[in-house]
Amino acid sequence: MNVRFDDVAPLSLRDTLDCGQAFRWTALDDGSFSGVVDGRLAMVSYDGSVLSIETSATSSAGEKAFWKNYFALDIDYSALQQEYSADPTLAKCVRFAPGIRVLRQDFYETLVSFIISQNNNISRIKGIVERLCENFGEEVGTDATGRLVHAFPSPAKLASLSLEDLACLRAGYRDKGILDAARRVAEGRLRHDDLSRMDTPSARKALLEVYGVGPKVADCVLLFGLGRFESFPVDVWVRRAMAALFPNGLPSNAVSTAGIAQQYIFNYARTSGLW
DNA sequence: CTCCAGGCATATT
DNA sequence: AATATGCATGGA
Repeated sequence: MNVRFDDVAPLSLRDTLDCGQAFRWTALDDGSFSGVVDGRLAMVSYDGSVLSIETSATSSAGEKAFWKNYFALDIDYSALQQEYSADPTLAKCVRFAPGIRVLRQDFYETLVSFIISQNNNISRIKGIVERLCENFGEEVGTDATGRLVHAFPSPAKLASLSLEDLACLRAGYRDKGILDAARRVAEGRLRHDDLSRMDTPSARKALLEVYGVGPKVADCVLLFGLGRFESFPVDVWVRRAMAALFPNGLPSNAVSTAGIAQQYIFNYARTSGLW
């Protein structure tokens, strides 16, 4: 079925889907993106105003609500950008990636993906995640190029595997973390519902118990997988960007209270050669 | 060849 | 509490 949102702005699919917050989207030649989200195969295109999503989901009213939530279309990014632009450096960040948005992604997929991201680069992270899905995820259909596509494997499936089973991922030492995260989720020892009810420091503490999850990964999961925009702590990569961007310290108005500002800062810093 | 990638666990001080 | 080191893999 097709889901359509009118008058969506600002938005850049490339900055949003290919900036390192999600790892299952691939750009097509015409600027649209093909990806798998929560067991759906999706093709997304955007013409500067209309956001159109062709999804393999077999209809239902919930589908539109799902994508509205995924792209955080309830958040007024235009207003956020105005707010951030009051600070001259953040204004540069906004200008650098004016169409970036923070996606609301599945908690468990985000957790496993960012465990894989440890001391790793985006292209290889994508490769490992792809092999993870190909080998252990359910088939969800064929994409635009006719390739068979798989969903992200369930916690139960991954929890049933051994480290030897994961060797095909070529994930290196991150395999132990993948298994620990899957087992905790599968056994109900790490539940999205529980984390949602906790305040951010408590949720963060719970995430840090997972093997392979440190401050950086925990913060990424809080932001991308648990929607903790508000009291999101300044994490490792932002501190690094900060040192370059804000030698005299953090401007008081934005970053400590909004994850999106961190995305702006990161993308600005990453691609402008500041660090 | 070396260096490093959106770090973390562990050992050492 | 703070700092140092090894780590799997692959691209630059």
